[in-house]
Amino acid sequence: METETAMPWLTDEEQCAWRTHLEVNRLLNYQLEKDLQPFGLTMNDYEILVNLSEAEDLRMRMSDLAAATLQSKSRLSHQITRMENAGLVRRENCESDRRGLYTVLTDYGMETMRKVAPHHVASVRRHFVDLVSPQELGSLRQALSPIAEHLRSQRGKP
Amino acid sequence: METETAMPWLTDEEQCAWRTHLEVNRLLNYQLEKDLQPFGLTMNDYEILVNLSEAEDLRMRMSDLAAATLQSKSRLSHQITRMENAGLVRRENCESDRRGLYTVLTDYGMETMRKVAPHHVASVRRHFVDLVSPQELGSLRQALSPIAEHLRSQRGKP
DNA sequence: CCACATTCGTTCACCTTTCAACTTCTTAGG
DNA sequence: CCTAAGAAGTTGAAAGGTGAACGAATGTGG
Repeated sequence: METETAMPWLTDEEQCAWRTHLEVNRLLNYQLEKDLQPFGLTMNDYEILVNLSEAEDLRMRMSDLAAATLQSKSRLSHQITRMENAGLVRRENCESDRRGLYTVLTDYGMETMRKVAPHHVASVRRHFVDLVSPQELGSLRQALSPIAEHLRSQRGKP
Repeated sequence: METETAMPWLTDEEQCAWRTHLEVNRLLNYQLEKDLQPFGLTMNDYEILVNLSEAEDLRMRMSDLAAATLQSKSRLSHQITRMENAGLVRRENCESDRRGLYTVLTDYGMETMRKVAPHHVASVRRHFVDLVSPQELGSLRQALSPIAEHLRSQRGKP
């Protein structure tokens, strides 16, 4: 059925790599999400907690957080509202720019983070990191890095 | 801030590989989705078209399609309704099992597929395949395969 | 200074996904 | 047979995501 007419098509090798990549992504998201569920968090929640916990003063501007987590401002706004209702974060006004807001990690958010992180990391190990050798993990990173870089530079173009 | 207490944590190498993987996924989905947009298709649409176009008689049972695309039956049902309204597929009764339905690729769906596929493939090349050497692509597949296998086997457990 | 464009974050309307309930049909056990 | 268990798909309500429009604040060039 497949013909080797020209550039546009993928070789079997390429197609296999590509489909595997797609599949791993989807299944991995599914699994990590599931492992986080008992703690009442989504990956999205978790990622925001990570970002805040690593940020200076445990706070970040909305825009920066949106950029860091690659979401639209709108989506982040909803997300933060939910997390605020859950008590994980709180909004705080920014004095230097009165349009701006900080999202601040609450004590409860921090505590949650500390409690959940080990489980999440274990999950990442179980379903990803520990399934490949350190060399393979190195190759993986090496292969993906230029792609990441390319995609970052593509962000928000035509 | 990081301490090297025990197993649970990730080394810098591991963390870097992991975060890169996450980032590539997200940006790649974003980019491919965007490249498909001018044709009025989502990745989800496209994947269903691919599955159907590769299937015997250009048709698949709902359940099989749901399994193949890793979505819930409910989600697929809504999805197919939308695609049916767009004229890309049609539902057809299954004679051997009167509970069952086939999703069938329409002529218009096939035509759309033929028109769009080259662009999508080009997009995959531009943002993924062509950014790494064949060797690296090989390593990538090799690293991801065991993970895919593991995740497949984990599907729908506790 | 003062318009004007821009940035920040929210909101609204609309679309997609999820989850549980439900109908219909099939299959297996007694 | 007949009933109970289960599978195939759909449905509807609630939750989550998207994109455009908006108000408020800031920055900028004349």
